[in-house]
Amino acid sequence: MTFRLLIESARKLVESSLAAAGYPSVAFEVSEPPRKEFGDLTCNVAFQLGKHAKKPPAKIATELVEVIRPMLLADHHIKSVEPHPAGHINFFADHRSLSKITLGQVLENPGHYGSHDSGHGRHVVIEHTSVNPNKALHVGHVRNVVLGDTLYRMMKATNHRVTVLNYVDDSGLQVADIVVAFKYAGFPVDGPAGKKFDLYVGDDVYVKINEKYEKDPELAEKRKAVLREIEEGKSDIAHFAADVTLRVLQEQLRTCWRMKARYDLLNFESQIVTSRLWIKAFEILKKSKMVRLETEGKNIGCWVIEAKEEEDKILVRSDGTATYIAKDIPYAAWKLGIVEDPFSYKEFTKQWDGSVLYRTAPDGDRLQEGFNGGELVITIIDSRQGRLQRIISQVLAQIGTREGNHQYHHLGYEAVTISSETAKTLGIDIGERQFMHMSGRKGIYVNADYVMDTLHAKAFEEVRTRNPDLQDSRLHEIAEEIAISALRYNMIKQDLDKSITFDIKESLSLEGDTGPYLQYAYARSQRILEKSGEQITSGRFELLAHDSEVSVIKEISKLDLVMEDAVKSLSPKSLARYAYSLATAFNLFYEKVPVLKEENAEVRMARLGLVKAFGITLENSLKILGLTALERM
RNA sequence: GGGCUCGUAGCUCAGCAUGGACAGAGCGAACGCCUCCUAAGCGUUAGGUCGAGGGUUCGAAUCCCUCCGGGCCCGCCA
Repeated sequence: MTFRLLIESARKLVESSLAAAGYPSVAFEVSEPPRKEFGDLTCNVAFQLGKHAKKPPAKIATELVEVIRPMLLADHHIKSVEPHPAGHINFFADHRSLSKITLGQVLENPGHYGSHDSGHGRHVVIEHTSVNPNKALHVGHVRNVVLGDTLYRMMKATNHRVTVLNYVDDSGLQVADIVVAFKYAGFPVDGPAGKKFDLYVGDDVYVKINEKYEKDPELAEKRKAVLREIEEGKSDIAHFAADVTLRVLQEQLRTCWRMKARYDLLNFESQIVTSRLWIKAFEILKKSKMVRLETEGKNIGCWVIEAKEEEDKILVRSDGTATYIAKDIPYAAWKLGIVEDPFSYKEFTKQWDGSVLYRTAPDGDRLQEGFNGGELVITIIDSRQGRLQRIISQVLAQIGTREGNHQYHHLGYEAVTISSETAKTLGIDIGERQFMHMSGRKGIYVNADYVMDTLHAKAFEEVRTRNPDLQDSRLHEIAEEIAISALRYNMIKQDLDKSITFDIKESLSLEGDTGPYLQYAYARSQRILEKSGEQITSGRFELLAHDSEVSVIKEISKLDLVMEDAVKSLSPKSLARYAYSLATAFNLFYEKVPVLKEENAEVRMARLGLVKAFGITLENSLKILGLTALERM
């Protein structure tokens, strides 16, 4: 919290110095300098003024500093200010006051530190996961789940009302595929004992039936009839399809829950179809003149929509059926609350965090306050869908304008591919290429549970050697938390527009810039507190003046700024990087400065306060990232 | 062909929105540090024409243009 105050102080000082020195008011920036000799903050105002004033920046900086110096007497946060020969104005914070205020704030309200009210209760709808219910999750899906869930946690922590949706395409061709396999190709409905059902369906049914299609075109033909029955929803085939879909979905959810994700609503495509949502949306589109019936050209007889700088997109085929995008537009409109909510809902299950997961259902209840109507709607799908999503955004921006400030946002991210080494372990040689794309249909992918299991096994061995006194059951609990944190952090730490080349061996690293590194720093801090036997609520924090103490405190004081920025730019990565630098600062302090061995009682207590405040700050950050802060590991 | 996107150390990546001071991490390599709060840690060394070229600017990894290289998307499929 206090870093923000520091920046504001510097801004004000510069602002008033401009007027006092007779300079015009210009835009300038106060930021952190690249090295600590340059102080805690730096300002570029002299460069900005230099452009117009025809004076060297260094001279302006010196002038302004002369004006600012006397003002410092009245400022609690900044101790001194220096002009740099290059032209920067550098501010040095009063570290004693920074320590005192920052640690005081954290310890006063531990659970709340880092929460921030930038949301003002605004309703945000987030859709993520949305894996077709005919296979198990692979590491590509994991990126989606972790990204979505972290975003949910960030929004939640900044006072947004968040609804998390998971779209279930229960009436698509992929579902028809597995029904054909079970009903017409003799695949047993129950897989081998002990194998997760989603994994069985994905590997042993979906992949194999697709291989069979190549040799048996008649079998492939059966899909169309099955698909029609599924869409109509009445026949035995349709019921069978619904049962199988549900079984797969249950298993997929178990994987997601294992990663600490949670949802509010499962939105079934079949319900969108039967709700006739499309008809309503189509009326709106027709009224707004955004669609037209083609009377000539290659799209004759189709309803098309004009997209900016794109070819026209077909919404309704010449045979009267709706296309894929024609399902997505009304669904997006529903999310924004532009169309009336046609769904009925019922409880699906209780989740690991105690919350209820609902589903759309034909025999459910109508709701007063729905899951839809977000002022901000975020749809998380990989960037291959970017083109289509852009059209959807454009359409909704046009029909949505009269509805206020509701905004549809596609959050895209690059795909996860597998490294050549990892491909080899799957029995695939990709030759010269460095990576390859995954394919559920071909069975080329790395399974999410497999990664977690492998991580778990490795972590288990590590924890056991370090904690021989703990029971196996406890060791497994810890190992699982480490595995999840390694995976989640790995998926979130890099930029969304960078593809991840997944390598199983590399992903097993528990050292360096990883989730376990963060947990380790936390565990270290907790052991100090535990061994001290003290309950720390206050202290003479102004005694903390060691470099490594100050840098931990500075990191602590930045959490709210980081959160605000991360939420504004929908960038979970920023928070991950922050947690890492916070942990690094603490590890440095841990090496350099003794706490329990310190003989001066007041200094010892102050340091314990620092350790505690660090623990709180890191724990709160980890919680938002979906990583568990471990007392021991 | 058109559109989107990436290119920074051997490898994986921060930094780029809002240009500013000798370009930062992790892994890997070599060498150190546990009679001291968990060595999943910390340190030292080696490693960079920030893809190339041009432009704008007092100043460019960052902005603009061109080019090169990788990836993705462009169906009356979903």
